[in-house]
Amino acid sequence: MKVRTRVAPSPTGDPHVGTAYVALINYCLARKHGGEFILRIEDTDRARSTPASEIAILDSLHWLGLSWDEGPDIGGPHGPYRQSERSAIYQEYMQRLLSEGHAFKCFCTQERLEEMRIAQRAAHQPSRYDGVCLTYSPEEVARREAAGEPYVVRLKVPNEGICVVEDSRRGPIEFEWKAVDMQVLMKSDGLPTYHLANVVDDHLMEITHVVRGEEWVSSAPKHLLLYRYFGWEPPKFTHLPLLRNPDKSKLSKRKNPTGILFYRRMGYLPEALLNFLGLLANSATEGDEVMSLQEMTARFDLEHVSVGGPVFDVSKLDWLNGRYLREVLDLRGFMERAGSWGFAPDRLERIASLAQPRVERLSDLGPLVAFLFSGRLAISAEALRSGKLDDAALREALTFALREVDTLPEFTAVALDTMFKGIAEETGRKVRDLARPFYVAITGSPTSLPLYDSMELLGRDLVRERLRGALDVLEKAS
RNA sequence: GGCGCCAUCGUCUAUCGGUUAGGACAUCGCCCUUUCAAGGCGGAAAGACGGGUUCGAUUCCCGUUGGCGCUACCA
Repeated sequence: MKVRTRVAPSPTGDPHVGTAYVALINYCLARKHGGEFILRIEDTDRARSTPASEIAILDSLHWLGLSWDEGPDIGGPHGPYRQSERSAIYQEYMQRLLSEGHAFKCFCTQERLEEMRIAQRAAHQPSRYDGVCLTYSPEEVARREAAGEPYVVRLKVPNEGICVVEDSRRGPIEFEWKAVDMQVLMKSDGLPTYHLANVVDDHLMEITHVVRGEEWVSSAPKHLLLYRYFGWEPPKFTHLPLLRNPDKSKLSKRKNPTGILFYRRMGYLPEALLNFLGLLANSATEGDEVMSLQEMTARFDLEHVSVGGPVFDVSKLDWLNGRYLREVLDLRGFMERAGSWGFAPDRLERIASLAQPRVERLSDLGPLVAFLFSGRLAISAEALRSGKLDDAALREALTFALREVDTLPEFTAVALDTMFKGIAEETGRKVRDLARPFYVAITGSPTSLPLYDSMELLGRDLVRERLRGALDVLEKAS
């Protein structure tokens, strides 16, 4: 049987390095065995999914050099590859579960469910749907439905016995059925949850190996149950460890840059980042650690993928990236990379237009624009404090902006202008007073190129990092 | 609270019962060198703890501890 793997990101934010990690491993597994690798968009969460995020994810994976055989952008024989376009399919399978008695409609309110969970926790019980709606007669269900009561569809889960999940790296994992929740399969908006959509799609798309993050281990029994109810052969499961912060907690945006875009803007080469991620999965036990995607694929071995959560060690990434920059690339290649990273003609033009009015000598250019070609900035608390804001106000403003920066739909000078006016209004300060420390945080100097344009030029990820850096400086100085 | 996963140098890891526990990053020292890097050489650095099983456990089993995940009409 042909090996078919997939990566199924949810388009709900910036493309995450964890997604790249999972994608890489799925890619290698498929390619290694001459199989196919599929990209599927899991956008069943109507409230959080955005087209912009989907585009960013596809772009990021492409940038890394990964390609897929089927996906929303290129189509394929098992499409559509966007779950929001497959509602009719899920509806059909949902009906089947319902008519065969493997699922049931649940009319319980959020409030009641909340109370139930609190009670269960207090009683040292596992959190699980208590089955109230399971006791309703067909007439009762019909009556409630006719009355327009909103409902969800839940999976019927046995009360006895154990479920054994076979994980290729962890062996059999046992769960007691009575501790497995009767998961919602279809939300009241008629869209499926991940659990239903993922099982139906993996089957229909003929996925043979499901390699996904460790956070799915505990819902694997539900998935297995669905395969059983449908009478389908389940795929082989492998759960990958979650990438960690240096303090071993799950890699998070609060503590670390987690976005692929950040590493790109920071000047890491895609092949270095990919190489680094690959080393986390299969370490090079012999020979050089610098490896192309082809080499990584050739030596890939699912049986030897590590299951201990690895710390995302930036200093090793730095070393690897350095080797690519100075050893793998020749001078011409180096120039090309540098050019496309920060010296593209349109970017240069934009920068020049901002700098031209502010110079008396061409030699003023260096110090004036250096911050646009830098990563993190070495700034002092004194410089940040040079304006009218005291420490508390500074912190408040920076924190405020940090949050706002992530919610801006478009990261442009115009949007940033509006954002700063908003912050000024909410904090009762003049934009002028407010902006001064931001010049220091973003450009490294209280006098520089226009702030909003500079921020746009730097991009969301670097801006986030510099704001965070400024906050750190204040923290350490207080 | 419940359930589950994980556990070798600071970090990523090798070891699939018998090794002086190996490599890489970082770190320290030396060399090279007009500076700084890079590079070369060398050093320091690990089996969480307690029980078993075994002639012998880092390796297999159990417990403890610790870390992590899940515990949503999010994925």
